[in-house]
Amino acid sequence: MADHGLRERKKQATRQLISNVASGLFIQRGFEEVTVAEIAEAAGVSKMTVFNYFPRKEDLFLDRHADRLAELVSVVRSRPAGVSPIAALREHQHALLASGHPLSGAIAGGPGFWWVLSSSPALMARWYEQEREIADAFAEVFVAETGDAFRSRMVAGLLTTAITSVFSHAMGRILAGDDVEVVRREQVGVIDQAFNLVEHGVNDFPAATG
Amino acid sequence: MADHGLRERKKQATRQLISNVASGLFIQRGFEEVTVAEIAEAAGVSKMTVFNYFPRKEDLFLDRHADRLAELVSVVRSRPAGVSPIAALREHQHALLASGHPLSGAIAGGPGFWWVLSSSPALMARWYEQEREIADAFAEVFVAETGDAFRSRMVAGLLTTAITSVFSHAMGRILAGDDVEVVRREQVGVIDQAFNLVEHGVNDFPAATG
DNA sequence: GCCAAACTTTTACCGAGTCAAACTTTAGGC
DNA sequence: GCCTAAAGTTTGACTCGGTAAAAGTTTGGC
Repeated sequence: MADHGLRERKKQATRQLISNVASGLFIQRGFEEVTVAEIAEAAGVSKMTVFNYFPRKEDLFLDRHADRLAELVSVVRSRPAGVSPIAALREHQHALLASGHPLSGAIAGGPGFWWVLSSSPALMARWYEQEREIADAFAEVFVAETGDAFRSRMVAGLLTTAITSVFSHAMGRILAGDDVEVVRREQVGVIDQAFNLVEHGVNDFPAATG
Repeated sequence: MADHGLRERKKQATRQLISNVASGLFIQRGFEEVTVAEIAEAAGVSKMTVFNYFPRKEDLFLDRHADRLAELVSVVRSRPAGVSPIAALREHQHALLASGHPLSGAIAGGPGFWWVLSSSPALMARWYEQEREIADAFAEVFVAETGDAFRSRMVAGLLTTAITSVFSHAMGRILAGDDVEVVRREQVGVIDQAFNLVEHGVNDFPAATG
């Protein structure tokens, strides 16, 4: 029952192979146009095995979610004393952007990814569900800290809104054809704008139409 | 091509019949345990007809969404001059609660509804998708007013977070068995707490763990 | 080398959703 | 009141995602 036996390595290799083959096909032809049976065949494996590793078809494409979730929760839960969740997440977003991480939203190499994502309703639905999971995870951390269930849920929701709005703003611009470097530079201000709204409120929003 | 011919009335009657039959079955036995074929048979109609009126199975249960969306958008778009979107929506939520509207979250007659909703992942996913549609609709209104795409999206997201958090808080309590009248009374404060957070920010959130 | 556990494959199945063609009902001109 | 055309419904066959169970194959421990 060793964690690094031949068995375990083979499993991870198979999992990675399936994921790679699937992503390749999705980016070539789109999510809905590729069937699971086809992926299985292309990966030299049976359909059941695919579902063994990835419970839903959408997870074949959005398989980094678990890592992202864990990282975000860790940023909030393990923040230094005296640092608010807002400040911790704000810094984290800046760091992601600076390091060119795909999840910063503004990074090359991924226009294909966003095309696939945005052109499949099923994939978008799962994406939103994952955002909800992030909000729930934040809420859990805050409840443990404060004991206030409703306020925790609200704050978790507001923070998640900031993170996802920042992300999808960049994604939208890149899909619209904006230059990746320009988007990337301007994301710094976008991140601050988002977290400022959460931190200080929407006081100055125009009161009426016109 | 009259809007009120026999044809149109029959269509609406059929639609309502299917929806009623479906909701009844769902509440009796749960969403996943009822098949579309079964609903069709119970309504004396073919499976294709069901999908004619309701493109997805989930829409059979969540068929009030279009109305809810239109109402919320109208509240924001047609608010009186000098009233902020936050104030308009805050008042609207109070009004829904006072009038005993199901969408206020705290109303009797609907524990069955929430049980069905919360016990089906597919239904919850669609529910979240509808919340996203609300946020998108708000954003569209704000973009038309202000021209600032990112800020509009952010504010729309924050407001939607308030609305949905208020709702799901009530739903959670009622599902947990709390007395409906108690929940209802306390919702007034919950609504204000939610919109206060959006309006004035999360300044005073505890900075660190402990 | 052998046994047992873990992993994979096979086969069969179910339910959601689509498509096209046949069929029935209604609207509206004559 | 008919007759036709369009709108709505049904039928039947099909695709695809996903599950279940059982048989087959590989791996680890002894």
